[in-house]
Amino acid sequence: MNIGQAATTSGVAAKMIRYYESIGLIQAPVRTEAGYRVYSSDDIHALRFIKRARTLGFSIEEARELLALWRDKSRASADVKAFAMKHVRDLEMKIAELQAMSQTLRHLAQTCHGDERPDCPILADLADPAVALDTAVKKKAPRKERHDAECTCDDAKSSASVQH
Amino acid sequence: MNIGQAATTSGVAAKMIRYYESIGLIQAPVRTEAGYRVYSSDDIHALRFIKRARTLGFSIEEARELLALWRDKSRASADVKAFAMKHVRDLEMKIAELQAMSQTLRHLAQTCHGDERPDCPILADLADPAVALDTAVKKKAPRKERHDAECTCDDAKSSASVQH
DNA sequence: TATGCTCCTTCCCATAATGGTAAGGTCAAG
DNA sequence: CTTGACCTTACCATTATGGGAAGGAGCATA
Repeated sequence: MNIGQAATTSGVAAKMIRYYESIGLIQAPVRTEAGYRVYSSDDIHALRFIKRARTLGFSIEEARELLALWRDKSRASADVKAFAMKHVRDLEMKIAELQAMSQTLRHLAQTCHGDERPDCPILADLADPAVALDTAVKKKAPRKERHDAECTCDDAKSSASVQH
Repeated sequence: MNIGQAATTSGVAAKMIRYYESIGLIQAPVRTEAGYRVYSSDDIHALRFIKRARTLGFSIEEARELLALWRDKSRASADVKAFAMKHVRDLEMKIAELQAMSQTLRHLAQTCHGDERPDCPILADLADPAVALDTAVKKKAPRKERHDAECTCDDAKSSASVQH
């Protein structure tokens, strides 16, 4: 099976298959006399495994560890589970960060007229979060029931650290 | 104000300040005779603006557009709001992707013994999602009430596209 | 004044994972 | 034998940030 076929049947781009080989994630396959890579069904299986791991948000290095666990027939399922749950916690931390951003922005957008006037609490927040928040709180003061949202907004500001 | 001071008071690393200058995100500041960059309080303000935008998950190019809107005193707040809401939708799409991953993995981990035995549905799913899901469904068949979770799991498989 | 410490400068390299492109070789069918 | 689809390697780009080297500048103290 040529690399193009392997790519189609595994769902991993040919470019990526070569890359995975170059970093030692998969073994170099046998070659034809002309130098064409030839993949076995075991190779395809490994590629599908990697593809699925990537789809579940594992990094390539994590996929490497999962492959090692997969091949180690004597691994304890506890090790795999711990590895997976560590990843779940990573995912949930990222989710929480994104939710904080989203909520802060939604809140700011709510207080924005969204008409032809230039005055905009979103830009005001970017220019000076403390002042903008004060303004928003004052505007919303008559209605107390959304106070929770404002607290969420505060939390979002003290968290941060994104897109590293 | 030297770049070190500017970094400290704006929260943007000196390295990043130089980088932002190099890509034209901020204007090149005046220099001392010795070539040291000297920043004004307006510069610091812009840096804080960028920092805040980044904290809210905007890319550098998006921060550039926000800066332009900020400086355009005649912009309509509707434009800013639309821009912010577009970003909120982006964030929420990413959140949904991560949640699908997290839920699928949590579900798989739930069906994993997590003891010293090697048998592990998590690795089974990675090796062959269809078979692993069948196995999990069979194991859970006696208890019907968690069927929703399995559907979510299915969705996770058809979504994908992560870490670009 | 000489030494030393901290800060500044530019330049280059590295990261993670993928896409693109170019120049050239191969295979199979017409 | 030509053509088109496929393969090969090699290099460059992306996003945002960090690290480090080599050398100059500023300031304080012995």
